[in-house]
Amino acid sequence: MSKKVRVRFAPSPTGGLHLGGVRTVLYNYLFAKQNGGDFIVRIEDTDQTRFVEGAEEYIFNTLEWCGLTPDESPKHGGPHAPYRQSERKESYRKYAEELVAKGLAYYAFDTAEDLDAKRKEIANFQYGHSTRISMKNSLTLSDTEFKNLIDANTPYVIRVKLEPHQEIKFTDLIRGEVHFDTTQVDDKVLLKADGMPTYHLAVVVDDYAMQISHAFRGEEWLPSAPVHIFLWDKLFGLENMPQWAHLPLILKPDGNGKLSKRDGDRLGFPVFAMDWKDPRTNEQATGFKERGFLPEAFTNMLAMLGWNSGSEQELFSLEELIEKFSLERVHKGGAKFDFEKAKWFNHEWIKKSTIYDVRSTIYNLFKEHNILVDDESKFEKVFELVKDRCVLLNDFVQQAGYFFQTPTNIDITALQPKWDDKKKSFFTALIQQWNNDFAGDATQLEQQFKALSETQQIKAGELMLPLRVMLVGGKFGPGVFEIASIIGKEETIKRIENTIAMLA
RNA sequence: GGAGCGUUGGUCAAGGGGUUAAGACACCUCCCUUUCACGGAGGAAUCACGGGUUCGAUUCCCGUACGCUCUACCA
Repeated sequence: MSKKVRVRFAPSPTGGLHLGGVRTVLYNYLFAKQNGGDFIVRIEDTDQTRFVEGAEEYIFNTLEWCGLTPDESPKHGGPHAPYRQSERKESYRKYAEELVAKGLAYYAFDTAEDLDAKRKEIANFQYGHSTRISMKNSLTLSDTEFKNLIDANTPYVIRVKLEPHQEIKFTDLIRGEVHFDTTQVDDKVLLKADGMPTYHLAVVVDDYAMQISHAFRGEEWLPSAPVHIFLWDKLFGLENMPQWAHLPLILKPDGNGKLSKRDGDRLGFPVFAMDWKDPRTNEQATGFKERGFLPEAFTNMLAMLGWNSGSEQELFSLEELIEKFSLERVHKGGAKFDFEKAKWFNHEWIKKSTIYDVRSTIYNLFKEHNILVDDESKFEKVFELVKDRCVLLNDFVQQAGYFFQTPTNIDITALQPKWDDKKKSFFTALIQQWNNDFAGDATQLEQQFKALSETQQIKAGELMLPLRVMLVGGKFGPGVFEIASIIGKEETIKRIENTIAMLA
């Protein structure tokens, strides 16, 4: 009888959520939904010195933007509340004490200075089976010494005590069987001097309390896994332990190593899902959202960074991902992040999108740039006309803005060199022609234009680019006559007149 | 230093004892387009190295090298 699938994402609220974090959420979410399970978000705020104001709210905003709604969390509630470890502080101590009572953990009174000194004295110092006998702890102190320290309220921590030369192994859902020799594992601190648990104690206690069935986390946790396995074995039984899956890391695009916020700054791409301003340093980091990414594209791109369906399909909606995702197809090795490919995903999703998907986002964007959408049906037409040219949502400002606003920045240098009286007289005649009879339809406008160029004896080809620059301000955009047709007679003539004046 | 994990084109990757070793991004060339895109056609890999096993290894085994992660009273 297998238990209900319950997974958790357990971030610590120390800053913006970056690519690796969101991908971990995604994989958790996909796995839970695929198996009709629950997706829990638990806040691991056991380190009070690293707590950052606003970080937790930011995490939930990010999840909402991505469409990855938790079933249980401090925000959404649930049967295992509270979901913040700081609020569960009382629940951890007894397990640490239980281990001490069983001789599997001990009190240690060494100060930070003591430890620093040791580390300086002994190269590669580890608090473990070979060194703990020379430290200040309940293993080495006499009963009365110990009692005196406790009575004097001396700060202490509780550390696990692992016997050397034991094998600890477990089956990782991605990597298969992984082995460790306890001789190499140090006596990790379980309970800190302030009474808070460390991550190592808190994960197992909470995963047990919340009946987590599968635990996904970054590969950086693999080396401490034996401690967690040990704790599970002694505290709750291996049969109750969640199945582990250690996810590959997301690496820097250049060189090697884990992707960091610094790389984004350096290489000019976002690393966080959304804008994040660190309240302590006032440092600002831009996010994928603000950079113009669609959440569908963002999650699609992230899913493919470490997983592949085995088919040639690359574009997946969240629903398709839920259906197709499988841990067996998650890679073991890390992947370098490629912003160009990320943009490609976004471009594809914009091409797939309809006006209804993105209208409000683009409206807001336009508002920031003082672009006023006067006509809804015109906006729809424009959207269909230019969306193939937009890689990021923000590109709509340039690609669609001139339909609603007379361009102020005319790239005059693009036509100046070849501008002459012949062209000037053509456009003057064109103004007259269109003033009298402006055929509203694009192909008819083109016919009028070409007919005029023939009577004026100028090649139409030499006039297309000037017209384009006059209407849109630069060398881009869809067909010129489409544009003229949409912006209409008055505006078309006005823009031609304006530019002629500028060229005079 | 130690432990753990990893290694298929520049990047993401499929594949898996016998194949012309998929596909995508990027890049280059060409076509389409009197703009920019879209779209279409083409171009690149002795599968890290060395030993085995085998009729045959990119694929299995063992080493080596390289890379990454961890080695905190941080997660």
